[in-house]
Amino acid sequence: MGLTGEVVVERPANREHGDYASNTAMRLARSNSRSPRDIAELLATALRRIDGIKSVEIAGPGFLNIGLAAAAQGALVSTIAQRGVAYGRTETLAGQHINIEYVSANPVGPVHIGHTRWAAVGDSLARLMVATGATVVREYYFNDAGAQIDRFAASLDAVARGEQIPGDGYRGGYIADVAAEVVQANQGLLEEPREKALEVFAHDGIELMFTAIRKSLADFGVTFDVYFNEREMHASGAVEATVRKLRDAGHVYEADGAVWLRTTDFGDDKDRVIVRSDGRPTYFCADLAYYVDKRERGADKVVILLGADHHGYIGRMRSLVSGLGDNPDETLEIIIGQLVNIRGGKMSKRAGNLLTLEELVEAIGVDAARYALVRSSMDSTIDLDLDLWASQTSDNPVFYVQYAHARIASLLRNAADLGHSLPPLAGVPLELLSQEKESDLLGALGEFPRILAAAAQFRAPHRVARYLEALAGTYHRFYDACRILPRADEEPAPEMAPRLWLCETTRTVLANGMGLLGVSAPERM
RNA sequence: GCCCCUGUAGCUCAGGGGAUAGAGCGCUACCCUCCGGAGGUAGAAGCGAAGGUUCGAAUCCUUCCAGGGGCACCA
Repeated sequence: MGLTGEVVVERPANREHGDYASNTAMRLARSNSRSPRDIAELLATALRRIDGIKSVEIAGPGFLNIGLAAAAQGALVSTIAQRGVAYGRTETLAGQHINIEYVSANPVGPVHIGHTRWAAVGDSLARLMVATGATVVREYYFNDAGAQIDRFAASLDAVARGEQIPGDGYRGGYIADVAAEVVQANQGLLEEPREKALEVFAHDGIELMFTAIRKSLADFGVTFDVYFNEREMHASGAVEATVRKLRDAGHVYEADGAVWLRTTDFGDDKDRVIVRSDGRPTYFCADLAYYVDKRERGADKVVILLGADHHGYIGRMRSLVSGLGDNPDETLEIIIGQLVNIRGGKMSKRAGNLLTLEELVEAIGVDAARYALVRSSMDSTIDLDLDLWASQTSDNPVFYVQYAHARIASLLRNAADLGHSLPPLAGVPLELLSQEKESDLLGALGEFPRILAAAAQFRAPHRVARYLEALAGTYHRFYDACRILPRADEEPAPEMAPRLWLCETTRTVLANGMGLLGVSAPERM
């Protein structure tokens, strides 16, 4: 037709606008300098010739409203049934090698609520990226040396000796537990010189802490492909090598005894120190080397999830990437997410009473915790109402979704008990799925692959949760309008088999979606 | 002072340029001949403010107001 431009087809909000609708004619009008109505006429004529399209109407300024034949709609059931757990997967991110880093809590304390959000979101995002065809490495970066660790060891040491914890130390309740365990495992430790004791506290304390962290995360359904230790990178000379590379590129200068990176050349608001005046590299310097390492390991996109309190990190990091000769728009993606509040109280790692991952799970369970943390846009601060998420009522969104799944599972069990197990799909008259609520449900199921693709592309796993809530609602409305199993003294209706299959495919989509969020899909509740 | 995020129904939040702005909870009135009522139907109720771009703006731009988070030779 001689037209160029992007084509967008979507489910219209209003059923009167057909099964699918497109604004293509309006989008194309400007670039092709023809009127929207003319283009719409051309497209409509072509579309009407396609098998399975029942009607094409032009509405308003140039919308195309497309109606599908019942058989074409029902065919979706076959598609979903055949693809099963793979339904929804696409290749939209195929070919991309993504390294995604999240949580990265140092082993000086338990995983707190802020980290927990990134555990839930990062894990779901990684699953989405895999489901859309990307090659993904999930990564956890940690440091077990340095000032933070010294304070940790000093805190353990002080508690073990019954002394007061230093002002800049850690004072959570776990400190006493860890200290006791270290002392238990090292008889006579407190009689050793303090230097020696601190070393043991640091080494053993970190090991205990990190084991506990990994267990908490694993119980939460979150594991990583790589646990990356910063210290090893210093030891291998990778940090020095990166400094040399930047120096050779002319981005480095010395002032006040320290080595500075001229990040202002790349838009940062001030230059940054990479080697302190005492000769020790800064954390930022290690981050440079770490980025290089990820790239050398094959990542063409380095994704990092961070809390809002780290947003100042973006400018620095982008400057660095530019200094190394990469284009940060292409290879670096720092996702900043907002923080989590529990009933108004805010979390601080140094403060004694913080809510940990384990405490959260204990209060509301893994499913509710993961769902609650992944259901909101990362740009939104979450105010977590523990009472709501602990409740077993439909106030609780995760229950609403899980209930729909359990209800279907129950229905299919009942059907089997009545001798109506799912029949082979080949002989099922799927074209009978032509009622409004059936059509609505089919339309919703058909959207799933697009939802996943968009959620992965926009790094927005919450879209999956919102979709599942909408799908659960659509199913309940179908269920309310369409009787499936025969009543006591009735024969099965011809619609029974296709409806059973419609239920089964809905169950599949709900389960696939919940799987991407790390939430269980219960057979009964 | 500068930077980032947010402001949508009474509450918690969706809505990444399209048609009459949605969901859950809460409220009001219904559906118990209903396979899981942990469900469904109907109703009241909303884009912080002002400009601008566009055929079309909750969405993009500017300013202002309000809330949150940052601005280290800490991590």
